Formats: sequence, C-alpha cells, structure tokens
Amino acid sequence: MVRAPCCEKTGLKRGPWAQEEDDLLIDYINKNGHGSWRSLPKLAGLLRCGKSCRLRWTNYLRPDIKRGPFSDEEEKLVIQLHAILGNRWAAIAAQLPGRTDNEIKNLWNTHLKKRLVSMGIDPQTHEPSFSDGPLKRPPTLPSTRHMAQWESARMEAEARLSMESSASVSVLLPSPKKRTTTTTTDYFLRIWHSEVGESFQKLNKGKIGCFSPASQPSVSGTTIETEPKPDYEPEPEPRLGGVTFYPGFTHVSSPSEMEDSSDTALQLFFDIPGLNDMSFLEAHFN
DNA sequence: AACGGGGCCAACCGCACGGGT
DNA sequence: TACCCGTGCGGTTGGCCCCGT
Repeated sequence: MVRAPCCEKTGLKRGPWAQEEDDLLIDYINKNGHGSWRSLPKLAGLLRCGKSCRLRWTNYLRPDIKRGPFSDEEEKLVIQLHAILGNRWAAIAAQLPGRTDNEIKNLWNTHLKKRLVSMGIDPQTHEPSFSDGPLKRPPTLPSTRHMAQWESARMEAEARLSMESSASVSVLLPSPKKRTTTTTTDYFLRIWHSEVGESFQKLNKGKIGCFSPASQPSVSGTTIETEPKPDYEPEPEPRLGGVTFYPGFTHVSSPSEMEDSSDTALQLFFDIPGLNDMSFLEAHFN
C-alpha cells in the first residue's frame, strides 16, 4: 500500500518562508493554538502543507526558541548526551531548553562530529578510534557500564518528564510500545531532584554523579546495575535527607570523562537501605 | 572581479508509531 | 483486529554565503 502524501502538493508553496507567511502562522497560533496541523494552513490562510507549518513553527517561530550560537557548555552537553543517547536528537534537545532537535542535529553534523574525529575520537562510539592501527579496543569497564546505564536512565527520565510537562504525548524511552505507569527511572529521577539528590549533586560539585545503592537492584524496565558495596566500612558523611553518604566509592564525573576517571574520582558511596524495594521507593518519593 | 568549493542551516522526505474508529 | 490519520523523528537535500584562488 502506498501512503498518501501528507497534503495535496499542487498549488502549495515550498522552500523558504516569507515574512508575511511567518506573520500569518504566528498570528494564527497565538490566537487559536495550532490544533490540527493538517487543517491549519487553510484556516490561517497559508498556501503551505501542514507539515511544513509544523516544522516552521517548532524549529523557528516558537517563542521559546533560543537563537544564536551554542555556548561551550551547550556543546559539551550535546557531546555528553550523544555519548549516552546516540542520534536521538529529540531526546538530546529536551535537555537543552530553547534548542531544537534540528538545530542540534545540524550542530553535530557540521561541527561536533568533525571536532571529535580531529581529536581521534570515534563520533559514534565516543571512544578513541583504533581503526588505523593494530590496537584492539579495550573492554568497557563494568563501573563505566554501570555509570552509563544509570546516567542513561536519568537522562531518559528527565527528557520524558520534560516532554510530559509540556503536554506532549511523546515518550522518549526506546522500544516499549506504551508507558502508562510510573517507571523505575521516575523514582531515580525523583531521588535526583529530591533533597537527597541535591545534596549528592552538591557533594559532586555540580557534576553528574554516580549513584549506587548498597545492594542490587536489578529492576525491570530499565536495568540499573549497581556496584558492590565496598568491603571496608568507611566513615559515613553526615546523614543527608535520611540517607547516609560514604566516602570511598569510585566515581566518574561524566560519560565523556570515563576514560580519565582517576582524575575525576569523587569518592562517594550512596547507601540507601532497601532501595531495591520498589514499595520503599513509592512510599518515600510519591 | 569572477569563479569554484565547502560550510552551514532551513526545509523537505519518508518511515514509524500511537490513537481513533 | 485492521485500517486510517495525524504527528514526531531522524536522515537528507538544496540553496545561500563565505572564502580562497
């Protein structure tokens, strides 16, 4: 079966938008909201396809769009997020307020990818490129894998909640057909944003943290692997938000710095008795 | 001054998915 | 359950602009 075109092409304008068209679109959406994109062009008096209108609005005309060049911090964040999420531009964009997926995609393809290549880093894997030599790629450290998985879960939950809060029905987590119930990542996200999480972030000097319950939990949905509790018994930091912090746990500050963890280790251990118990989480954070 | 090549980015295309019927 | 429609998403394209020759 051949899919019908999104709109009747004949007689519709294509290519760059004129100022008058922008004005018509902005004026209509400000007054009526976009409603059905398909019917919008006719109602707004535009000779455009609905899809074209949607793209123009979401990528350019939306009032919350941040124009101008990306800051160093934004570029760094895009690289870090790409290392975690891959080419999921919408999920990455959800972490950069005012930036669109299209903009980030363009930034990546025109600047960041080349920069990584010039630094000898594979832009797809974010690992040192070994393609031109006999060197073999080193195995990923378990702690690194753990870190990436946890961070991935957090980022995805952040992105999803961000989308939900802006009344979007899109779900960013991969694969599952439908998500109607609260997921494990939500709990971890709540922890992250709770007093406990904030204390943890503070102790991490604002960097992304490694979060490790004392035991397990391997939870369904998104797997969160955890490090074993250190076999020594360190002096705990003062209890923060009912949770005890232990020094002495190897920490990597961000995915891009995993290769250099020795420099950035922050030595924290996050001990939450019973964190593997979902009812505990529900009771504590709902 | 003219021309060509490359960079950049807005816009388009086609696929996938979810919701409605 | 199957089909259709609307929308979102990622990949690709086209055209403008800048810079070097």
